[in-house]
Amino acid sequence: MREYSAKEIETKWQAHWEKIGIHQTEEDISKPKYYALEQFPYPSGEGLHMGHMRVYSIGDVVARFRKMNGYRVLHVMGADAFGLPAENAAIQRGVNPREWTLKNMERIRNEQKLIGASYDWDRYVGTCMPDYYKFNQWLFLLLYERGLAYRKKAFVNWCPKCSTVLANEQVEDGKCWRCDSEVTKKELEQWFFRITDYAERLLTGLDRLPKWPDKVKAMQRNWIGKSEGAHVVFTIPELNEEQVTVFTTRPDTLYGVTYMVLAPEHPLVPQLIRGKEQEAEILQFIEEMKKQTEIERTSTDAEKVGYFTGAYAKHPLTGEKIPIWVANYVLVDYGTGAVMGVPAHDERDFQFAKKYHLPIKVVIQPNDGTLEVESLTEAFTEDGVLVNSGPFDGMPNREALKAIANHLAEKGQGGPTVNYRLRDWLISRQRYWGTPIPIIYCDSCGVVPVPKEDLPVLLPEDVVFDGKRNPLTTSESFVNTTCPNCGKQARRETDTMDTFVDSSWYFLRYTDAKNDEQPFDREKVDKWLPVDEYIGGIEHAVLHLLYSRFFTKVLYDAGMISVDEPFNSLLTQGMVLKDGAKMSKSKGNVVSPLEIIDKYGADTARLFILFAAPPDRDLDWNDAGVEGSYRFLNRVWRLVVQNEELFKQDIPAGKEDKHAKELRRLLHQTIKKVTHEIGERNHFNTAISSIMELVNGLYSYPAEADRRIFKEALETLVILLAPFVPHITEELWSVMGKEGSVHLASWPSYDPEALVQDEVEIVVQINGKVKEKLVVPAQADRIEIEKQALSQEKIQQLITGKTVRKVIVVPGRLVNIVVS
RNA sequence: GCCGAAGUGGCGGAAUUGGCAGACGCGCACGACUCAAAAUCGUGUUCCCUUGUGGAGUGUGGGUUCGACUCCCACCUUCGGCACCA
Repeated sequence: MREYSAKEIETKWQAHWEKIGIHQTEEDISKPKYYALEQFPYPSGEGLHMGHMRVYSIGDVVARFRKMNGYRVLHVMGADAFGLPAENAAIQRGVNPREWTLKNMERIRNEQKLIGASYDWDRYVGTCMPDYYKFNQWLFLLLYERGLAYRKKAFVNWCPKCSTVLANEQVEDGKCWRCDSEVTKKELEQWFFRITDYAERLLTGLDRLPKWPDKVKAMQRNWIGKSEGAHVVFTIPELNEEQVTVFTTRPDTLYGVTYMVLAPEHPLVPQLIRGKEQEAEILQFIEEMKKQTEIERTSTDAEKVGYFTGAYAKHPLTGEKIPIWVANYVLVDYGTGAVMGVPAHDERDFQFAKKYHLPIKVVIQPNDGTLEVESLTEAFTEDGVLVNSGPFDGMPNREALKAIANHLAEKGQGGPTVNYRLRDWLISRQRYWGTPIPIIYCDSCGVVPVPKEDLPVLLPEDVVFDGKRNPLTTSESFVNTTCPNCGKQARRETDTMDTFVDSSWYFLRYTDAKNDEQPFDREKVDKWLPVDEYIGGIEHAVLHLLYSRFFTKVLYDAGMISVDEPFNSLLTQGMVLKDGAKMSKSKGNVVSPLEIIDKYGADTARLFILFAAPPDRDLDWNDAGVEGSYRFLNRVWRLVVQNEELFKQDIPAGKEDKHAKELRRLLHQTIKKVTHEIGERNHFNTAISSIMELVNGLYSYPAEADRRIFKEALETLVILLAPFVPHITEELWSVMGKEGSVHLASWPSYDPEALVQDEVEIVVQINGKVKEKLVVPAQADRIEIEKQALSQEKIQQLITGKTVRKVIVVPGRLVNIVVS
């Protein structure tokens, strides 16, 4: 008998599939569409790792399953090819970033092919290619035209190690997301995308995504950070009635304000302290604050430090003199960078007021008691009724929230407002290996966008990588240009775009990957969007997934696409662990997919990964488990090969005996289960386990029983397994003498009739404990079942001398006899 | 502190609508085959005990119900995210 030789089979079929173009995208629009997408990889120098193997295995099952179910499927791959490592390799080893990247792309593509996934490689997209980044620039200009790309001077996150700025989303815990260095603040003039314009839509859009994990939606909601409240305008008499606006979520406590605090970076601070005795002290404090890292500055247990500026504001409603302070706990980039201090009703303000002996004024009384300022040990932040609040006295505070905000609006002193934590997306990067921002600076005309017909602005080759400056600034041929407006000498913008721009629309490009005129054709993109299943890591919950949603909404507004949410369903796959820890070089617990493929074949690797855990859970790599998967495939192999003779003949319909009937039932049960688990639940592990049960059933099927159903079951088995293990099933398909590819076979449907049983086992419980089992005809009614259950000898013994209070009968399942 | 997810055998995990807890796989034990081993095939495998018509059991404690891994209340633990956010 022929042995199962994974390597031989896999090589053979991969070559064959490529030759016949089996994975080319089907454009037949009479079929329903299905867009299965896995996050494309960054082509690092490391090649493929187990995490990649896992996403691609999942995505391939989804794509193949849909194709066999009659969908036209878009399943594609690309490379997220711009990024820092290429440039660092240039600095450290003097290699050309483009060549380095292209080599890695080639390598990872070859490794991806070994997995046997059904990608249409004709639509491959590499973001570092001019024909792709040209449209990054095109889209930048689109955003610019729409007022969504702008330049401003701001305190931005600076990573000293990467020597570039970072977006807020790319700072995790005060550290650079890529290199873990502590991020500092720098005041620079940079390009931003106005994602805050879309804050509300990005938030409400989440409600229309029922097939996204709650976790991811919660993280995005959290990040957007909507909070409803009011602006309150205070005036400063000594500064010629200059206004300071504060943001508060508690306008109901406005009468309890006893001081005001500005962030150290607040633009009014220098004017407020000018000439005051504390000026020098406060200036020094501000300098200290600027030097602090994000972590030091924002950690919860940092001591609250503040200074009185010597200046006063005027309360908008009472006209009281409110002392103005400067303190570290107020952040310049949240709200208005200024807060009102209500120590009686805010925990932070309370602590600050205690420390600096500021007055405390109670303006809300609890419904069930009275607060005395003298005995207050903490702020009262619950609901209650207003006191000491002029015309609002006696009003429940919930009502007062609105009433006072509206009152402010009427007086022109502020009013209701909504604040978001989300900041605009800083996209400038002071690095070479990215998309050049298509902007020219002209002394006469100012900021001039590069005309679309002049795109792409190509990355120059004559640059110096010394790790000291942005390499683009060293290219004379790049920097020096002429103004598209007036033709005079001008300079190019030397910053490149954040690589997250590249990945914010690549899924649209796949639908029309070779379009030279525009990013994509509307008709083509509408044929495929939205992505039906998007599979990737949770690490992009806020970054890539938020940016992509933003881009999609902008393009929708621009009339370029018909959907405003890109990903209908999101599957976040868990990590691949080894011995309970993330695989890493430093821990020495890395298992390479290539080693496993080499030893057992891609089919075994895929099967193990899909079987060991549901896709959204972490997966602990287990060598013995891999052996088990390999063993299973061998079992399947032998089952078919040993019965090869069956397929060389027509088997006459025999009489269907008990075994045959049982096998038919098992087969159809398996079809039903596998179809449901893949199609409705993405639970590949349970789909596989039910296929294993079918195989066990086939092994115990008696040799003398009906061969016809046995043969049918073998054929169906191979089809059911095809999405998981494409190579071995294709080989077995040909062993069975089938024409064409198993991957073009139709997915089987189950016959409900076959599932019907003549007899069913019923559990008999007494007070909920199983005491006996009995077999009854499937169509037996309640009365019949109850009668039978009660007549069982064992049951009779157990209920003798007791009172039967009640008998519950669930046909097809159980009888519960309640006795006392 | 706020938000989210998860706690089930020695291990990975299953139980779709409230109805036999532990499917399937790993590991382990025993048996068959073999001179022997590997491979393969078969049997068993939640725990406890006084070993049987026995008891307990899905993080803990309560509750609803004839019946709870599943629903409700209160907690504990672990993981993830956010956090001096006004």
